[in-house]
Amino acid sequence: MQLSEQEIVRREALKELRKLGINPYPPEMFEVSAYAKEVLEQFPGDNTLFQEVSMAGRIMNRRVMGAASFAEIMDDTGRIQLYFKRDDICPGEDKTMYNTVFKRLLDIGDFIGIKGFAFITKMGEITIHVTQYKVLAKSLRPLPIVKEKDGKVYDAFTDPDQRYRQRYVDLIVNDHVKKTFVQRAQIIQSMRNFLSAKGYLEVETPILQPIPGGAAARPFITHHNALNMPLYLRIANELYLKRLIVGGYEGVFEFAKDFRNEGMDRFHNPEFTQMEMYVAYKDYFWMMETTEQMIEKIVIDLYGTTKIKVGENEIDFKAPFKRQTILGAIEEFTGFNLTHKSEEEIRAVAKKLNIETDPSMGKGKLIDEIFGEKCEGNYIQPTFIMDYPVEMSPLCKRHRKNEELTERFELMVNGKELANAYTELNDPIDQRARFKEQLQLLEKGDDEAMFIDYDFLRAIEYGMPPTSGMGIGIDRLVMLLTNQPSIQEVLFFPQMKPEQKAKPITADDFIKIGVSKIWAEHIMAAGFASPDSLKESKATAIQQKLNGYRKKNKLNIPAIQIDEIIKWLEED
RNA sequence: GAUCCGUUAGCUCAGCAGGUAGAGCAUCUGCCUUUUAAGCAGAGGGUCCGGAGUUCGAGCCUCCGACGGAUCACCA
Repeated sequence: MQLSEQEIVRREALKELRKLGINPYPPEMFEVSAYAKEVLEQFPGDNTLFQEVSMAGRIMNRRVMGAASFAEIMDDTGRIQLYFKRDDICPGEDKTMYNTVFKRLLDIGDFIGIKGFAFITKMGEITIHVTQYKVLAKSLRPLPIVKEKDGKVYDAFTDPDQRYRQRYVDLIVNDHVKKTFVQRAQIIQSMRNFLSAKGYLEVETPILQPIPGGAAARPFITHHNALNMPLYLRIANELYLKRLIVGGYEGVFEFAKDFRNEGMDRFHNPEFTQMEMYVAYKDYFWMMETTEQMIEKIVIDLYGTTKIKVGENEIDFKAPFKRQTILGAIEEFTGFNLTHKSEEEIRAVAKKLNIETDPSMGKGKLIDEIFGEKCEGNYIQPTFIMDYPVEMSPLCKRHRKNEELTERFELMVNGKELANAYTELNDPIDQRARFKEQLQLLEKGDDEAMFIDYDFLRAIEYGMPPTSGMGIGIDRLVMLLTNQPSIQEVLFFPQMKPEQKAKPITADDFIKIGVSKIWAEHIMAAGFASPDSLKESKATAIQQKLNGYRKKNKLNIPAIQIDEIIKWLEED
């Protein structure tokens, strides 16, 4: 392993600590009696507090001034300044613990435990005067040094790639990142409390599913060896939760990790979290009220107000939210009324609006496209869009007043879909027919259409009470409520391309696939950057390129024959 | 997948008509007992993303590739 100078210095310090009889990674626990935040909050009010404290944390800053030093340690609650004075740390003749260990062998990034008392410096900063300290863990890599003065941050650690790949470093040096994830936990906690208080049961359902149902999305597929069958990572848990409603629970919910094998961008990660809930004897009007109350409560729990700033916009989550039908929305923003229109008529409208269509799109998908293109972005304040066409909602009950529509709503906030809910379809005959329609879409080429889950049909044939269900994207909710521009900022470990050290490709790599030595030396210069790029080319094209290169550079080697190239391409 | 932009010291970044690399912080050495982006004096540290080409000479120009970002496309 290639070590930088600073890493070598730290490893040397580690050895020296051991030589001095100090274990840089001691096994025993270190008793902590106070945290940075408590001291900073309480000491100014009562100077008798914290006169014998024991604290632990990571050294984040050091200012050595000869026989005295200031340092900052960071614990889970924040940072606090420490004051080290040589003759207090080392009352006797032996000054090693200060001169050698503290000043030379400890570094920014190391964990220490300290004992001491709180006081306030001449500069007015609350500080712990250290009387004893102990090395708890030595750090072997230098941290990025982020400094701050008057609210201005210097040398901030901001490169997204590094931050996501090494989130631990991001969390160490970027306080606001740590805070975002605390808020994420608070949001989930608040939601859980809301649902539990209503008496609904928090449940867990399979992530590995034989049939990936409950949503329209491409699944990840895997294989179970013992059963010798494919299994899918769930794209939704809806069909399982409804089985539980059939089973007799009145209300169930699950914070579920779902997996969708689709594109990645700042709104999509292959795995993401949704909360889905189902409650018996309710309809989607009730669910709208419940949803707006739940979100209003979460926002108040988090901020103490319903109004928050998201990007440029101020959003008010005060219930009730506005309501609008999807066809009404389309009419409002495009002027076209699609009520009772046929697939062909809608396709024609889409064309007029310059929306790309393809033959695999059914009526529902077309309407969805038009809405997504022309309307969705306009809904900044929380708005329920309701009454979707039946074709795009195969699990949703038909509208009580219009057979072509369903009792469905989506909640739009800040121009994005946040939640999705139905009066659930509990008519088993209709459900079977709707699955069949999906099958036809599948055959038409829509690779997101749903599979038929016969066991689910069997379940609701036993009878499912009228039920309303709702799913809400937790990651998107957290993005919204913490004002983060990308999903990667609210996931600790967003999916990334594997980190690979770009191993330089050399002539040897070509020799390995059978290229003769004389040609291996020239093949990269001739335009083939890697064995892979060679293998993707046609033998004749390779021959032309190589011989062209030979001629141009007047190489004193025989012209390459096509047979030899064919042999390279066959090698594995 | 497309287009544009980027990749230089541990971190943040500079660099020029193409002439063998700089700053601040961090690190190391010395000084300094209440400092705070501590200070002062000195030192070390780089396959300038990889490869090829043009050139007497490339961090800089050209081509190929890797990785990343932004925008768009795809996407409940």
